Amino acid sequence: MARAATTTDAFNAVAEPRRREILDVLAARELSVNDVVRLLGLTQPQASKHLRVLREVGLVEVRDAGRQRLYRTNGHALKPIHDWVGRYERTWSERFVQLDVVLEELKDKEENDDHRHQ
Amino acid sequence: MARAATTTDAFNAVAEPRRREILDVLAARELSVNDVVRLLGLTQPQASKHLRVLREVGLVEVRDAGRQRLYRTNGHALKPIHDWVGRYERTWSERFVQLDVVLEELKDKEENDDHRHQ
DNA sequence: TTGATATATTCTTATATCGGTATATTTTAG
DNA sequence: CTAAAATATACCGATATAAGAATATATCAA
Repeated sequence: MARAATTTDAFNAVAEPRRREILDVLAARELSVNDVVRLLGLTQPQASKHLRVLREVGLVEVRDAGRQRLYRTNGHALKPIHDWVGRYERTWSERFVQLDVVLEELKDKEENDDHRHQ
Repeated sequence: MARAATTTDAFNAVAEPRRREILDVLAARELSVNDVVRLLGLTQPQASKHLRVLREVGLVEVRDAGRQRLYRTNGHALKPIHDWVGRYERTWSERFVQLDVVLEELKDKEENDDHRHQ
């Protein structure tokens, strides 16, 4: 069996660098397919196909405007990725190191208080 | 041309659900290959091969222990993903909405202060 | 040394994927 | 109505992939 279909989840959809680029330019503002083509130097079918994948996993939304189709990023669909990766944030984030220090201090303080009350 | 090699970056490595599972069990504690096999119901070669991919992008680290090899997650390698996805956090996070409110209030307050001082 | 245990690698096979080219579909303009 | 513009789709070829089975490698135990 080969890799799972990219059309099934956001993790696979954003594994492709071009699709991340597309999301980035569409995050700033709504763009037509040809705008994306020009901005990123893609061929038109390339853009349409990547946009289709992104649409199928909910990462972009479309709006018809005459003979154009205007796409925009739906960042909300990235939340599952953020949530999963966020569980590992402790590993690198200085904030969590600070938090650990504070929690440790609080714990020590409580222990001292308990001791005094005995 | 086909998809870029999974061995080249973290985005592709975690696109595979099994590999995310492996990272999750290895995040709690160091495990041997066979521990992973048993915990996740994989075949042994499956585990070894996924672990190799994860190792090549720096998502896990290994330590020799006799005839076992003990793996553990290196969450730090997920930071690029967190950083990229984090740019979209504003889209869904209530925290940012609150932050915007606070910043707006501060701004108003400063303007009033300036006005008083003139 | 020999056998058993733990892990890694090789080879095969089926399939998904991506880019490219050509074409279909829809909508607007003249 | 016809042509052009904008987009989507179909088809093809090349390749990366993932699973499975068999095998290689390394280490420990008797």
